Amino acid sequence: MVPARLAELVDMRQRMLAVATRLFAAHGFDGTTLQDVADAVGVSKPAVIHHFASKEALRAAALDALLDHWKQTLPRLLLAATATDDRFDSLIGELLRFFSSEPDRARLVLRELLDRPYEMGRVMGGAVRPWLAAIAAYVERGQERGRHHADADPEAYVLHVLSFAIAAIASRDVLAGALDRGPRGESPEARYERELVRMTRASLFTPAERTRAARPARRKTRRRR
Amino acid sequence: MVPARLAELVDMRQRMLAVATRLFAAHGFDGTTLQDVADAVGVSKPAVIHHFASKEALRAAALDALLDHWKQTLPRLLLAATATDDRFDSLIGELLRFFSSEPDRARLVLRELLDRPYEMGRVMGGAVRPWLAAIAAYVERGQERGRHHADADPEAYVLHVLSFAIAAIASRDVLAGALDRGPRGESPEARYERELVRMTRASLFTPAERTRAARPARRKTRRRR
DNA sequence: CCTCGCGCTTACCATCTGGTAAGGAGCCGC
DNA sequence: GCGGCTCCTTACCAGATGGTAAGCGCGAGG
Repeated sequence: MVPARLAELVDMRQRMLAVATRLFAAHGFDGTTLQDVADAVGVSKPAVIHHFASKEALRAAALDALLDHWKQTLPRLLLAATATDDRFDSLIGELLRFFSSEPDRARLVLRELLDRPYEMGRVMGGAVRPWLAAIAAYVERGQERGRHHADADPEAYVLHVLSFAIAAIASRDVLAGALDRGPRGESPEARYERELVRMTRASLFTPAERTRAARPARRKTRRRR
Repeated sequence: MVPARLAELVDMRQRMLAVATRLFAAHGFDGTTLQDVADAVGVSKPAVIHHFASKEALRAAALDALLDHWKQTLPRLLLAATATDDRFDSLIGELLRFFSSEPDRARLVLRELLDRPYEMGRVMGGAVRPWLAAIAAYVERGQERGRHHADADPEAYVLHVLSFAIAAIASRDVLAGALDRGPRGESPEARYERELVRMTRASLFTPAERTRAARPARRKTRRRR
């Protein structure tokens, strides 16, 4: 095979990671062969092994890259959303936009959750737990001020919101297929996501707070690339 | 291998289905070999092929059995929960108990959702849609009477509740690992499920209705086997 | 100009996979 | 008693899979 000179300039290792992430997300680790990855990248099978010692190493690398990306992005997102009281209610929207922009990553994480519960359990207990606690503390402050429902379990709440975002995005295309188009021509996916946001907000904010938060609407809807 | 006379009396086909469901749920379809199934049942590999023409047929049969079971059980459960206004708020609890009693089935459905989105999309559009509409109509009635939040999207709400129950149970063991034991020695799993129930209720019922529904608590907590 | 090493190739291999062929043990109706 | 049927076995197979061996092209450094 004659190497395409142009494509060779971009980092081959990262191209392989991106392709592997997409294929693992779509067909699962066991449902994806090294040949599939090699073909999709446009190289031979041993070329993949050359960069990642084994298929298992490729999986680990793809998962690491994914978690690294999240660890870099999510905290910034969450801290920004909890920095001022006013912006906290947009947390779900931000989270959903984040995962929505890369559904493959949501699907891959969900698959890892199913395929390797023990290892992912350690990840949960280690990496995400501190962030869970930090946001939960914010929710608790809101409870003390009467802004959040007093009977909520802050940590469990945040955990569910996170899992909702992942699971909802991972299965959005399938589940939204059971919905009709909305009254104003709204797409099923839009209805699906809007109701998810409403549910997470309504289950946290007390009524008075909810109407207050809903009023100053017009916030910038930055499109994430 | 000498056949165990006792075990042979129970229906071999159903034993295979049960084992396949468990293994597919745990390791996925591609992560499970016919040999795995045969070993777990205690027969030879061609014995599995004898009952199910192919591995694919085994998957289809396992999924069919699962969906049949749900189609027989869930409607009864849901109709009972929506028959009288008072009992509707226990719907989530019932749903959760239902899936909780067979987490393997929840996991298998989640995997199918990821592995074969197109086929599952047809299932959603076909089999579950009527039930979705029926329960959504109930939610709408509640909206007209001011019992349910007026800004809720009934169909999307019910869809999310269903997906919450499936996703939450499928990943419960992993996610609950990020939680501590509750104040009164409550297990992380219990906290996890209780908060899920609270969230789904709080996001549907209006405040006045919520307190009213919470009061006559003491309902029978039948244990499902 | 040479050679050294990186990134990739082709050729190959042991193992495993889903599936087939053929036959044997027990049981049923006759 | 016996053919035939059901359920299951052992023996086997072609293809795919993850991974290895060896070598080739080519750019960098001496």
